[in-house]
Amino acid sequence: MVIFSPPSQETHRDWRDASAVAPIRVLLVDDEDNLRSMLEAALSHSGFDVHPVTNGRAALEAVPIVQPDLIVLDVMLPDLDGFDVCKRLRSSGDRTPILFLTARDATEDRVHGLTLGGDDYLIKPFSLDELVARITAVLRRSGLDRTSEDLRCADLEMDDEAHLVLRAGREVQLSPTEFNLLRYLLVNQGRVVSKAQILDHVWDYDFGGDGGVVETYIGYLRRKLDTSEPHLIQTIRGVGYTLRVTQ
Amino acid sequence: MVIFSPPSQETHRDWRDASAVAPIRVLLVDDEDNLRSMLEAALSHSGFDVHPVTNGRAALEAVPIVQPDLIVLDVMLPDLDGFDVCKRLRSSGDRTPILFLTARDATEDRVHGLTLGGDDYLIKPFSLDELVARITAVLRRSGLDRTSEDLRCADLEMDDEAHLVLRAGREVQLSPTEFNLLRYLLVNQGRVVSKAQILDHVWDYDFGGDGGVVETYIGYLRRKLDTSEPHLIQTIRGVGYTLRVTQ
DNA sequence: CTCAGACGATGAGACGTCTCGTTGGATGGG
DNA sequence: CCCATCCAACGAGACGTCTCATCGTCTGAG
Repeated sequence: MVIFSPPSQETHRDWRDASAVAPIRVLLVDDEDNLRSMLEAALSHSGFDVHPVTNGRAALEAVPIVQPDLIVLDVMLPDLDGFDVCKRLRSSGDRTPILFLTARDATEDRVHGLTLGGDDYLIKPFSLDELVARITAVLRRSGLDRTSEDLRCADLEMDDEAHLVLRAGREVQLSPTEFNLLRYLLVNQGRVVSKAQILDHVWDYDFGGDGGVVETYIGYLRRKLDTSEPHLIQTIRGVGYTLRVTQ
Repeated sequence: MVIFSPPSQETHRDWRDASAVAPIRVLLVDDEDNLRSMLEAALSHSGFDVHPVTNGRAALEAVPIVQPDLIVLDVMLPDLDGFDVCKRLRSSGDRTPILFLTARDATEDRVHGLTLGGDDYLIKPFSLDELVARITAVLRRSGLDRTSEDLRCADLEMDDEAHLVLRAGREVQLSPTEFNLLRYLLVNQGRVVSKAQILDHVWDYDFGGDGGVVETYIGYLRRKLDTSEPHLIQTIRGVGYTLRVTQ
């Protein structure tokens, strides 16, 4: 989500222009059909060149052919598990950064130590925004980053890396969900986003609740950082929410 | 609606000329005969090259042949449901953007996650204008857009994405219905549209009421944004309404 | 010119929906 | 164990939508 510049008022620059110059290749390894096709859609829509495979052996074969810039690798696989895939790659001299996907259970401890090599992991279920943010972070550490421009709107600033939010120069403390919601609004500032869109991007992909949560969290954000004029978070009744300065 | 340039005062350029250059192919999948033929008529009149089929299996067969730029896909189908069709397409590597049509009931939660890959959904019943607007939005996100020129008439401007309307530079707050009505008038500016046409395009396709609502909403629009000279919303008695600058 | 009938503008009101705050309970981390 | 966080449930109130009734205006026939 953070990979493309927020559209400005006058020039709606298309992020595809930038990614078309140097499309980043991602090898996606996951055996769950639903999740894989969802991730494939989300990532390719975010400008990545996605190559999906369904098991560890296919992944090992694909790496030298695809030559991905990054591998998104589910730990639980039918044949080799994710760590085996990683081990074999590393021992063959491959240094491609890996983002592991893991369930919140026993294997969780085994991922510790991974972040040392620039790799990272994500616990299922996660939100799509979170995935893209992690991918961007991994790529940045590998030097493949497209400069993460800092998000801002009027006197509201967000530093993603430092997880810091400033309103009129004063720091505002946000919970993780609040932070993700604000980031999504900032990325899409000037555009109206529906509650369904917000749920899809900010909440975990298997979240079952309805749009009521979104209203609650919009409320939290307003109370924490939209108390002073001008009010940035606008409600478009019957349509959704948007972040913009009122005229 | 937004896909073709609004006809200017002097040259009433026919939108079919433009769409003939690169007709956008739409695969329309719906088993309800009435709705399907209504949508087919509306979409082809809007300049799309429509290919209608009545079930999921036919849709899967048609995709490689028709090679549509977009699929309008009813979720409720006699054989495979819309999500199955989507899943099979995606796992076969097809990335054609999809606009789902779904009823406001049980299946509603299952659309969760759809807005991620640039896909979208529309809850039945909807208005034809809404459908075309969503199609345009999906195409824009997929990069197939013909530049969405912003709608304007004299000092009246509309930004569809931001759901923003300016009159003489000042922001005007419109409800969803008011906004849709104004968009329809703007798209057809310089042309007289009857109350029946307005009902057909702006209100849901199963709306039962009469033209009285249109008069009411024209009134709302006039009060909100046509208070100053020149008056843009003209009444043509016995015929309908039109948006134009009086000379 | 007058009048009747058709058409349109406008306001009040009923009804449903959306929004937003609060509360309390569930969950997971320290 | 306690605490922060997160989410569901609820109610009050605001807003949006539609119908209805009234009043004004235009038109054409006699």
